[in-house]
Amino acid sequence: MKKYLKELNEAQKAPVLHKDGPLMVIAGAGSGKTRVLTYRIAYLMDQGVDAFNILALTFTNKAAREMKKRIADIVGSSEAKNLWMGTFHSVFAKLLRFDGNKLGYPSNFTIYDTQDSQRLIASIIKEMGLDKDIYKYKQVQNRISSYKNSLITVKAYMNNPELVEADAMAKRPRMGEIYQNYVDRCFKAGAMDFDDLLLRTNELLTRFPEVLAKYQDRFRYILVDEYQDTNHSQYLIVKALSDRYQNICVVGDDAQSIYSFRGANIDNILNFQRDYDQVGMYRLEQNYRSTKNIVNAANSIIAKNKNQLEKVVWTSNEDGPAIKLHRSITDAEEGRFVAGSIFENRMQHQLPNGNFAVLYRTNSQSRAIEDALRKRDIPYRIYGGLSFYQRKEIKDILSYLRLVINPKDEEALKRVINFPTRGIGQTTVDRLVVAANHYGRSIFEVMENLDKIDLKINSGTKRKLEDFVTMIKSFQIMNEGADAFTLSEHVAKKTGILLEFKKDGTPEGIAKMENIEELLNGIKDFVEGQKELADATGNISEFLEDVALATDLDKDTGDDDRVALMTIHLAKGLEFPYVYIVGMEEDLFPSAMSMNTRSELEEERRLFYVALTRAERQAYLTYAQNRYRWGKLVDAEPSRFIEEIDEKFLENLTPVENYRFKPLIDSDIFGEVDKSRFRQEKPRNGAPPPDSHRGNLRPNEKQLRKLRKLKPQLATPVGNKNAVDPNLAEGSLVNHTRFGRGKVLKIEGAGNDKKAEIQFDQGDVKKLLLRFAKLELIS
DNA sequence: GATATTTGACTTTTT
DNA sequence: GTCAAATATC
Repeated sequence: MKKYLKELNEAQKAPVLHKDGPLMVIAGAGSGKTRVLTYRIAYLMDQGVDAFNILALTFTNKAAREMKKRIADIVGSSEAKNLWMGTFHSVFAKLLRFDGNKLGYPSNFTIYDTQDSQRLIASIIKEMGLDKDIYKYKQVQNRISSYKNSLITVKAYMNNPELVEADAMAKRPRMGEIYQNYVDRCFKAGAMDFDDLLLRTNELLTRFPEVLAKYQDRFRYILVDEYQDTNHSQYLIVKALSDRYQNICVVGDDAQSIYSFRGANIDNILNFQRDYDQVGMYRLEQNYRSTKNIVNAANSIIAKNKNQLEKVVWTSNEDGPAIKLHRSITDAEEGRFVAGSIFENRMQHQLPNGNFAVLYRTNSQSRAIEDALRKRDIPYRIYGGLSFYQRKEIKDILSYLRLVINPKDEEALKRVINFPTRGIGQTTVDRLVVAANHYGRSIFEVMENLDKIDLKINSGTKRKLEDFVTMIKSFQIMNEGADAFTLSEHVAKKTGILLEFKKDGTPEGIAKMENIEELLNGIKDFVEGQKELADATGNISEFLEDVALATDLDKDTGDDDRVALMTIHLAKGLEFPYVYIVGMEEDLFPSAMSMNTRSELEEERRLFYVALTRAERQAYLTYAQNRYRWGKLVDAEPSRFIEEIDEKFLENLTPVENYRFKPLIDSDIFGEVDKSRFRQEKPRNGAPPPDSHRGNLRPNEKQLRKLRKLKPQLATPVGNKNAVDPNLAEGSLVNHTRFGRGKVLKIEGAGNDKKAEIQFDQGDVKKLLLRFAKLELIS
């Protein structure tokens, strides 16, 4: 028996030892799903399966990297290196660079991000002379994306009267044409968007049986993590590749399916047993992560969903403290509560910042939390949102680099052709685009052949265009010999971007320059890292691929100790001892956009389930009664999800009876405020406030600020219950909930600042504030 | 064609 | 309250 198998319980061991043939593992939250996947791969390799024949698809590249490292520890790194492991997008991008030429794509194709796609769609809409208020580029992009995820090509769309009619009904009869133009333009630019990486893989495997056979034979064992979040396109790829050997292992949890908005189809997991013969079914139901309180509370929530696979998650962990519920007046105060609570918990339990996470439904909620943490000097890191690589100055540099690799890249070219300004204006670009479309060539090709084409461009502008082409070509020549860092640094200087921000001199300009420097440093690190890999060259194209497909979690350095701020979606798969779920309000969570159908609401509920099950020891739920949204202060009411948790798992830190507004409102500072806005209770789904209220929104916020100054913290302080035991003295033996048994060495301070220095049996000496430390006096 | 000023969209989640 | 795009003006 292999040593590592002893680290598994019986339920976990069964799927690891499962021989050939399809198997599905339904894994409850915190039940050791990653461990099963990791050990199964290691075990397969132990049994003589060649790493070259294993394909593992994970949800983030970070997860893949960590799993690979763990496997390397078990079977040796030289073998583990040969595993194909990564996200669907990165694995199949790699595959398409090998075989995409069969579909007419160059191996150096660009990957368009969402922003690139949207810009292209916006310009197509404009070129077609359509009304941009009816054809909103974001909606159009969304629609095209969902066609692609369902494998509906332009042709399939045109042949499907239902779809055509649906768009016609939505007053967008020319959707099909836009779709067609978009696909053509991407192809002509040598570019694939995110959805293409899957769609084109499908096309490749369907149209070229010999390619399919090659990869079927190569990937004899396929493992898919987070199977509940695969879309139709991904489903078909997995189905096709596993068709020959049927060695397919999928792992997932239907209760954690939260990506239907990007086409994830929960039926993939619900129907797995129908899709394959003789499926081995395994369930992991023991939770090792969280306390009983958290597990049971989460169960009580998810039980409200009708559509789910049967499964009972349980834990043998201790009960743990109740989930704490906190109400505040505004989102700013919510932030202050969270920051204060983190501060206190950190001190009380002597914890690092990395033990805390703040989770929210929308990225825009991070600001209030950030402000509060910054004021308390609590280091934090925001994941997601507008990522570093999406900032204007970074995308500008990256666009130049993209052009070097693939000069046909239209979106990159349009971005930088006149930045920094070099006298090539909108009119000129428009003419180039028209010419490019007319000749069926890329803009860059048109620019290379200006003298052969009759364009209404004057000679001065022509020379500027030629200069631009010459510059890009000089970069290309340099790229043949230089590594990514040398080239990027050269580009940043030579194009004048660095100078542009330098002479700008404003704080924003300086910040942008620093960002560019950070990018260059990042590229340098990347090059150093690549040099250690056998099959990598440190070329800029490798870096660009990395950037295009990196998730925000991927670039986590992990070496600094910070509080994590992220959306619940991003938190999937992670765990933290302390978790704050903020903005527990109707219309925010559940989101106003997702309450139209039962299934949408159920997905929001699953999202809440995911959020709560991230917590190991303690979960907090917070909500505000007023919140800034769209730059305005709006009323909010508590989320229905709060009521759905069984009361016995909750502790209300701000019960209504202790929460008195009236005396404050009646005081002079409020003048003629409409007091009805401060009522405690508001009927759900009540009529919207009359118009006269709207004008009052801003003044009220000013008054609320005054109120805050007068009474900064209405919340009851944490730790009231931990009254200091008067019998505690030097030499006492005590028990601590976290550190175990210990002996008091010294007592210092008085009152609220009374501290004890304790030698714990586990070895550490810690100084604890008695006001907070949960100490039990033994003798 | 470049620059300064104004408008307007945005806030559901992401590879 | 933020940002990029659209418009007005030189």
